[in-house]
This record gives sequence, structure tokens and C-alpha cells, in this order.
Amino acid sequence: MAATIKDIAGRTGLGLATISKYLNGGNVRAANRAAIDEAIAALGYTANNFARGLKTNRSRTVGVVIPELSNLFVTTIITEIEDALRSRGYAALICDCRTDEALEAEAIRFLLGKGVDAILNMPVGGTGRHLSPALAKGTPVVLLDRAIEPLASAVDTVMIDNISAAREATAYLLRMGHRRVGIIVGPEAVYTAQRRLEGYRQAMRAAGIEPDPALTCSGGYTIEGGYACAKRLLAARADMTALFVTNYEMTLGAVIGFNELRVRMPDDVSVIGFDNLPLSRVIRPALTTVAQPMTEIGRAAARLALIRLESPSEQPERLTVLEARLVPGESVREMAMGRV
Amino acid sequence: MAATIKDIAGRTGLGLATISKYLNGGNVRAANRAAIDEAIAALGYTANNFARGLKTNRSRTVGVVIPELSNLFVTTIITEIEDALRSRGYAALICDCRTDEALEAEAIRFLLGKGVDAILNMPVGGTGRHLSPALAKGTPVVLLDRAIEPLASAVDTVMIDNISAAREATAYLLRMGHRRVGIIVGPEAVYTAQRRLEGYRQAMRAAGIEPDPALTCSGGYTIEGGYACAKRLLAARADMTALFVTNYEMTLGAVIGFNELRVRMPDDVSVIGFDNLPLSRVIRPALTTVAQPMTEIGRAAARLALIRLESPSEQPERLTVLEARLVPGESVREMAMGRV
DNA sequence: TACTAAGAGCGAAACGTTTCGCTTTGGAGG
DNA sequence: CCTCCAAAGCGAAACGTTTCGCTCTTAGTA
Repeated sequence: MAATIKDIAGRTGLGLATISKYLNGGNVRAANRAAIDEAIAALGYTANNFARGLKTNRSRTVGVVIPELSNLFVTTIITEIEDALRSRGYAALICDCRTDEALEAEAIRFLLGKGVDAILNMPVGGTGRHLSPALAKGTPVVLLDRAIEPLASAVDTVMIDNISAAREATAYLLRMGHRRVGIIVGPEAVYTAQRRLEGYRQAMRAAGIEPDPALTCSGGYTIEGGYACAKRLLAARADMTALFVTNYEMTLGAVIGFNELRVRMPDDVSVIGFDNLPLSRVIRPALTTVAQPMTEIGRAAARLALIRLESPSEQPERLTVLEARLVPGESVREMAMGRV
Repeated sequence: MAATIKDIAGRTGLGLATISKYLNGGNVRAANRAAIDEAIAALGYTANNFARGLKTNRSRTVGVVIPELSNLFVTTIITEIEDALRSRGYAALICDCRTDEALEAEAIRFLLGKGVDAILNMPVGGTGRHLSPALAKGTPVVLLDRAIEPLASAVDTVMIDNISAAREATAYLLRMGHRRVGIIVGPEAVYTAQRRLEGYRQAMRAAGIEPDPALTCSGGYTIEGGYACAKRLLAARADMTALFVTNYEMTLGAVIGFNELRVRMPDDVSVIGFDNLPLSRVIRPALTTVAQPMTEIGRAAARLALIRLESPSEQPERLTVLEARLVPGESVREMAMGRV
């Protein structure tokens, strides 16, 4: 039905091997090259990926396993990955595991069964057990955003230094004279949430302040959680003068909550948000945020996967730590010295 | 390296054909069935998808082409689709075409080259030309959210009745006594945006009101656009008493804009938003929204694709129109009669 | 003109499955 | 104990590539 390499051979009078070689970048005499090109166009030939995969054991397909597709941080990264891969002929098989470890393990198995050449994973499980089938099979793995210690030497990891990013954001608030600094953190089980909380604590202690549990609220990395925490923190600690919100969704929620309560930024509460996505740039007063380089994360991950797949001789570092920057806005005010 | 059907045959003493038949659901004597199962477990056998695809020309893979991955409406639907497909052994290859017609056409070709069994597409291009390679090849196509008239009889379409949803939302505002009703619409080129605007106009005219261009603002379906439009409309028409925002992102933006301007809902302006996503339910006052059945859209699309793939005898309707409902909140107030 | 590398071109085998068209088998009914 | 038939089992061919190990051309050199 569809044209095959054999049809091309028939039409051009050349041999199978020659056509195949040409298609894979080999050298062919100019006249023959023209003939092959002509035949391909005339017959509408496309290589059969099944046959090719059967011989080469390569699918030019990469699996992406993420905890949650409905999250702007995730989708921004995936968009970048997908773009980079597609331009090199790779397609992305995406599995949303709904933040469920069992589903995540199943997704990995499923993708391996589909013959993916590599796996990109923003892991839910902290043990890395779900990845062992991939490692056993020799499939390259790139971890996104979250490290898994026991796998550090077996997989690539791309992330930011969450502790120092959080520490610097908190230190900035302290430097501006704030003392009662609240934090809205993510789920306890999530790697980045732990590290961001740790960074906050380090900064507080370095300033001689013991973190007040009543100033910490867990917002589950969701808009609703951020919204609820903003209200809860204000109710529990009316004297809170600054707040650090540790992801984009919760920042959005907190801003909406503050607005509803007529709490003004930065006059009533100074705020540092997370992730410099479109909205953060547009609302007034402009938010001061910790900006993760999402585009670079995606690109770096795609690049690593491609290197592992196509240039096995190159041996890039296992760990890529990208830098988050504090993007100044107008949502933090400097406290009068007297009030400190 | 990996175990093949031949290894199973060797270990069990059975023939290739028997193993294959069993794997594909055929009948086999109980004793042999046990032997095969044992061998599969012992050897860790998994069917080779390339070989299988080569014979059957089926990849158990479906392509999904969408304009934009960073959009909650899109990702909610995709999550559902992916889930439904995966449970039936199908994987989803996702291509974000960045709202670019040329990229969209390329994505379709790319996916066909990958051998996808079906294509789900939320189309950017209105002509449907980009789908002709798929139709030529006989690959089933399901359109999401947006129809393409010339293809009505060749592809499946799953969407809501945008005109009537918008008409009813607007009519509700009119029924509550509002006359100066604004609308934030999406991009002119987008099917749903056109229809929603049309529904609004129909309702206004039915109430004897000629739509005021100064009460229409295009927010490009983005958070920033909704935010900007909310401010622009208030500036242009301070006497606007109600506003209809026609997608989720713009609704979020408008709410933030109103909050910043200290415009209270519903006291100063009544608001009907779009899409009943988590946030819409949680903010105060609760938003009145047009809720699209996103879960059902995803499920219906997946179901159609699966039927076309696995039950060619069934002939479902080409067009599936799902119902959007008006979910009442507290963001619309009834105007005093005198003010009408 | 003759010779020689290097470059082009070639056929056949192999990848792991499904499927076609048979043959064998087990056991129910007589 | 036979007969018979549906069910179960079978071998071989085919799917469309890539690749191995050759042979044949070609063009440059002597």
C-alpha cells in the first residue's frame, strides 16, 4: 500500500542497500541521489518506523512522566522539551501520573513496553524504585526538578538549588528589616518543598530568629492552598509583615486572597512569590519573585537526553544545577528601622 | 537479549503460532496456558512493539495536537484523554503547536510518520487543510472543542454549543436587570471566541439592546489579556454594571484586575466567568460561571477514537455536542428595578 | 594506456511478530 | 472400543528495514 524502499529501488533501478544508505545519510552518486529524491517525491515514500525500530531497537520516542499536567511550571518545561526533541525527530509520550507513586511506576513500565529510547521524569516517588526497570534495561533517565539521592550516579538530574534560592529570598526580606516572615510551603513529601522550607529556616536562624510554626502554612502547591494559607496566616499572625510563597500556583492564590481581604502589598504585607510567569509580571504592584529558569530546565533536560542517545562518547556531568534569580518588583517594602 | 516468543516456545515446547494466539486472546489448553504464563514470568517476556507494529500496522499510539499546553482547559482535557487511552493500552504523543498553523500542519505530518493510529486535534487552522494527510491515509481524526465545517462528515467533533452557552449567560445577566453588559472575548480567529461573541450579541439584541463596541474587549484568552481588559473596560465605560468573561484564564486576570482597582463583585460589577476550575469555586464571592464539562469532553474524545480504532462496525454520530451549565455563585446581583 | 585505491553499489540475512492454511488431538457419543 | 469433529496446535511466509561482506566503478596517477 504505502511505498517501500523496494518500490524506490524498483523505480530507480538501484539496490535496497543503496537506498537505505542514502536515507541514513550515506554517500551516493549525484545522479542516483536525484533519482532517489525524485522517486521518493513521486511515490510519497515515508520510512516505516516499525521496520526501522525492529532492526535498530530505537523508536525515536521519549517518555515523559510528570506528576500533574495541570501545572504551569510543568507545562512550560514540557513545551520546551517537546520542542527541542521534535526538532531532532523525537516525539514525546507524556504520562500524567496524578501524583500517585503506584501510577508513576506503572507509567514507567508502560513506556518501556512502548519502546521509548529515554525517560524524562519529574519524580513523585522519592526512593527511585519506580525507575529500576528503566535502569535495568539501560534506558537513559533524566530527572527533572527533583533529585533522588540513591540514583545520583545512575541518572541525570536537572534542577535548581532550592535551598539557596529560598535562603536568598528570605534573607532579602530580613535585610529589608522584616522579622515576622511567613512562608507558604508545598507538600511535605515533595523534594523541592522540603528544600525551600529548609532554605527559609537557614536564613531565619542565620538572622537569629527561631522559625515560628504559626508562620508556616502548607498550601499543597495549589492555587486554593495558597489562597487558604494567605487567609489562615493573617488570622493566626496579624503582625506578620512579610510572606514568602514557594510556588506559582500558591502565589496566585495568595494574591487573590490578599486582594479579597483588602490587604495591600507591600504596605500591609511584603510578598515574594515564585516563578516569573506572565501573571507575576503584570499585576500591580509588580511581584518580587524567585524566577526559575524553566526554559533552560527544559532545554537542558532535552539536551542531556539527546546526548545520552546520540553521542554515547560524551560524558556530561550527572548533575545540572541551574540558577534561580530574585526578580525585584514592588511587592516588598523596607521597614522603618524603628519598627524592627 | 530480551526474551522473544521463540524463547517461550522453546521453554514450553509449544509452537510460535500457539504462543502468539494465546497472547492475543486465543484459546489454549489449561496446562499449556499455565506453562506459557510460567515461561513469560520466568523470562520476563514483553512483546516487541516494533515487530508487532510491522505486521499489524498499528502502534497503539495516538497523536494529540493542541495549540498550547500551558492552558488549564487544554491540560484538563488531555489528562482525561491520556488516562482513558492508557487504560486501554494506548499512549498519547503530544504536540504543542504554539498556536501556529504551519507548526500544526507539521505536527500532523510528524505524528503520521510516527505511525499513530489516530489523531486528536484542537485545531488552530480553520480550513482543515492540515488534516488532509491524515484523512488521505485513513487515520481517524477527532476534533476537540472547535469544529471545522468542511470536514464535518469526515471527522469526529466533540464540543459544546458555544453560542447557546454564551447566550444563556448573557440572558441571565439581562434577566437580572443589567443593561450595560460588557464582554471580554478571545482571539477573533478562534472558533469558540467567535461563537461566544455571537451568543452574547444574540442575547443582547433579543433584549432590544444594540451591542456597544466599547463594551467588547479582546483579551486573547490569556490571564494578562483578561487583566488588561477589565481595566480598559472600566476606564472606557464606568457605567458598565455586568461583565461576561469568556474563558478561564481571562476570568482569573479580570478578577485580579478588579481586586486591584477595589472594584467589588457583585456590588460594583456583576461577573460571569468561564470554566468551573478549582479556583473559581474557592474565591469569595463565589463566581458565577459557565462550566464546560471538560472531563466529559476528554472522555468522549477518547471514546470516539477507541471506537473508530477497535470497533469499526459501530458508527457513532460525527458530532458530539455537550452541554455547558451556568453554575450559580454570588458574583451577580439583581439590579434594583428603578435603575434599569 | 594501464593500474590502483577509494568510493559506490549490491544481495541476502536478520529483527520478532502475526496469520494462513493445514494437521493433530482429545474425548463425547454411540 | 470406535468414530468423528471441533478445538488446539503447528510451520512457514511475510511485514520493511538495516547491515554485513562483498564486488564493481570511477577517476586520478604513473
